[in-house]
Amino acid sequence: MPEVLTASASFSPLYQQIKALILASLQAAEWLPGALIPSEMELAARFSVSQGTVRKAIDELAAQNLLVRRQGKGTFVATHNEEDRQYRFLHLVPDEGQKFPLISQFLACKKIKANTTDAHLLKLKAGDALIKVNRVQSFAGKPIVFEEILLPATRFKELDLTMLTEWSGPVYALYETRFATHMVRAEEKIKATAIDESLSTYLHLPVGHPVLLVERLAFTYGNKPVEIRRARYDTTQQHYQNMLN
Amino acid sequence: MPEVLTASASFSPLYQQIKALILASLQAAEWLPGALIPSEMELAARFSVSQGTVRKAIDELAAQNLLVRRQGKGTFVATHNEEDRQYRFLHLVPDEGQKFPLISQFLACKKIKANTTDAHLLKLKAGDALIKVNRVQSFAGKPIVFEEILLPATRFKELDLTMLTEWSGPVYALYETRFATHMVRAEEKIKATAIDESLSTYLHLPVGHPVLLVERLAFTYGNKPVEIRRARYDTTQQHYQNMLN
DNA sequence: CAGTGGTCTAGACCACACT
DNA sequence: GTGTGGTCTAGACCACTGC
Repeated sequence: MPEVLTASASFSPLYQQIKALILASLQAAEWLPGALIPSEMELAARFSVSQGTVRKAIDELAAQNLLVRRQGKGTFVATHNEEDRQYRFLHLVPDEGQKFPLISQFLACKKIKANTTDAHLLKLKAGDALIKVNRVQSFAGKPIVFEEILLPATRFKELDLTMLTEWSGPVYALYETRFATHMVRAEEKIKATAIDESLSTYLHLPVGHPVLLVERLAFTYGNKPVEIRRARYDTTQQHYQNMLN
Repeated sequence: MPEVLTASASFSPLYQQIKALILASLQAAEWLPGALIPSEMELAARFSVSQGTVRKAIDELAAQNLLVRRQGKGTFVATHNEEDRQYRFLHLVPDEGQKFPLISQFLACKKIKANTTDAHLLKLKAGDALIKVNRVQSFAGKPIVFEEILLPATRFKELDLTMLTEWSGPVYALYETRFATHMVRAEEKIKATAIDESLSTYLHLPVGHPVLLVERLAFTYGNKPVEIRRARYDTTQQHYQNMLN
């Protein structure tokens, strides 16, 4: 019987408690994204449970994409700094042909004050400082996506246009390496809207043309919301893809 | 060592083989949707493996929503004939307030011939007979969704407007009870489009108004595509919701 | 080779549902 | 109480990785 645990915890399966402990270590940045965590045997010893119990805890964390298991190597903290994980949150695919890489162009990065809606989404107070980033993503010269990104200024203080421009790779990888913030999950709300005048210029589409409005709220560890992203997708030759299970 | 299995199967983990066997029983309709399957102990005996191995197989099938475990009761075949599973594939939610029930009105149900696109999606030949169903779904008198549903006529032969009208409940539940066809998963492609004249009447929106076009391809057991659904969602006061993990 | 995760087993006990 | 799935353990062996 593992004393350390039974002492403090109210009843729940042992592996759930282990899961919570590992989660706490992730949240406390004890192991950074991409890093190797201790082996199942070591964790079992540390928590005074059997390997099978640790295994079940890790299984669930791996199923939630928080950990990645690699046979023969070990278990690693999930990261957005890897090939296969790059487009985990981007569901836009071309109607015909392969999934292509989009070229990013950052347009602006300013400090603004949060309105009530955005403050509420990010669990801040209205008027709190935010950083607003605008970018366009294109393929073969044709702009496809226009995005507005909103971030709490406290966490992303040093972010500026230079840093964004010099970064090659996904924005979520930048958040990880420069702001110790790993995105765990996101919620998206999708609508069809008509494009307005200012967006018309960016996306090279006539005013009133239908575009997909994708509002995303992204969360780090502990269900903490840290990014709002409002994007317009030109779905003339591509579409938003979703798998239902 | 389980002889029955090692004899025929090429190498793969035992629990994967068990999984395949259970899947085969599902596909062969040995156990119908909603039915209780044999207990883990019985299956373990039947396949000459340990309970733990059957358990792991069932775990994965439950994770894919093919089976449902109920502690103290047993394991059941997943079905669309149940409260919590009703809206498994409908991601439309109101911007404000609770998820509300939509009222279905079926407009038509005719036999047509498949064009090349639809034939290809359903893995049929161009010209093969399809059944085309049209319906509108409304809330508080306001039409929200217009759908066109395409089904292979062979599998859904007896389907007609009367059957649809008299059925209360999800269409996928009708497929199960009347056509022994359980929908396992689906793929959706989403675009923003302008509404045309005919749809304008159904959705009570001006011509050219942006709507969400949702094209769904739904599959039964064995990855067999059996339904195409092309829907238009009025996203003025509701949105398509998606969770990214 | 040693160390990692992956599979499989057997047995004990717990939590829950029905009767 | 009996039977179901759910948890936990301990130990054996396999498959993969890298030294």
